[in-house]
Amino acid sequence: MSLRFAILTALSEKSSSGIELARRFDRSIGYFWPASHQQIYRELDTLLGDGLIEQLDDGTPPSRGNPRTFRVTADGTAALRAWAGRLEDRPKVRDALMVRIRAAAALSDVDPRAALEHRLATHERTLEAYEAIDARQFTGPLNRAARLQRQVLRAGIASERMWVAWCRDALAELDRAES
Amino acid sequence: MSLRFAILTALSEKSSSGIELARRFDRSIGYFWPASHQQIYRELDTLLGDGLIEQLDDGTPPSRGNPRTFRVTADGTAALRAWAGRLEDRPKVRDALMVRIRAAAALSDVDPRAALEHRLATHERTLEAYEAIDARQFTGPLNRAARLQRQVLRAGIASERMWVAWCRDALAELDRAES
DNA sequence: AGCAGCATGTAACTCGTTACATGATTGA
DNA sequence: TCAATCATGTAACGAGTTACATGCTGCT
Repeated sequence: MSLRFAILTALSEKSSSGIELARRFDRSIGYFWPASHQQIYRELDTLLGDGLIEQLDDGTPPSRGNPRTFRVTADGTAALRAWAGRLEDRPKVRDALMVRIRAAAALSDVDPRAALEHRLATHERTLEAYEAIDARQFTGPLNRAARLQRQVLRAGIASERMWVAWCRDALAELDRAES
Repeated sequence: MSLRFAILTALSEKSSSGIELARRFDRSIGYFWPASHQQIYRELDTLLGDGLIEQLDDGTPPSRGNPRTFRVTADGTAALRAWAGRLEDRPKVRDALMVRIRAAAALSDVDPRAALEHRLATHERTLEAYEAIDARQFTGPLNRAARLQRQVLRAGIASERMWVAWCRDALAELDRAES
């Protein structure tokens, strides 16, 4: 249900074609709402059907250098505005690593170290990437929109930092326990 | 794919009936792998079919005071052990609040404050609950299993703390921007 | 001429959610 | 005895994933 609004948000920032959207999802919105191009095309169709977006139509069929471009309609903006103000439950956490550690607790011959190290490495990489974006995109005085976008990025950074710290802590705890 | 192993883990800790499992998921494993009773019953059937669990059968049909009880088989333990050691990708984040904030960045008349305050309140509540569990369940010297379980709980605590801090930070930033 | 990759999809599947059903049993 | 709730499900739906298909176009 949020994918449509993620797309409306992305299109509000800039009218785009399907692939452009898919690529922008990979780079920015997708950090907290990932979506494949298949999903995006499907949702674009239903958004068109609902009149929340429209096609900048030049009559010619879409092709390589001439992709379909979509723009948010007034209805679309209204729908996004209404949705953005609503309250929702927090997203549910589903983390298989925690299940694995519980499994290791139940099965004395399972060692979760490799899983932890693997996870630690991914968080370190992601943290670095986020910090690079932060340093590159948010320098100097920021307007309201940039400050809000930055706040979202800061959630990602805080989350990655916390996971890096937790993974290290858990590994240290395992080492301590062994000796 | 992880639900089956979450169930195997729970049953490894203690053989149980369907509802008992559902309740234990609500209290502990469900914090990082939630599951409804419908899901659990469905998965129990397929686990039975795969021979990874078995029914402690007393012949009588299941009823109020006499529920079906399930136990992990040797195959089930082996499957869990094999799965627990595998490496996996990190779980994908999908957080509509971040989409809402991006929407607020794109639409100048959307105020994300209420959504942030609501979210902050839920994280404060959850943090309190986790800390209470930590204080109650993990006192004194701990064996390996308890230490691992505690580490999982500490991930939850660290995560809630980080969200509480981030929500407060974001709200403060909004206040600062206004004046 | 041929291949990489652009742009757009379709189809099938998995997993989770929502809503409802049913018989048994305990407690007021 | 009547409501609550225990214990176990079924059915339909929704969202996301995986795998594959197709036509076009610029590059070599």
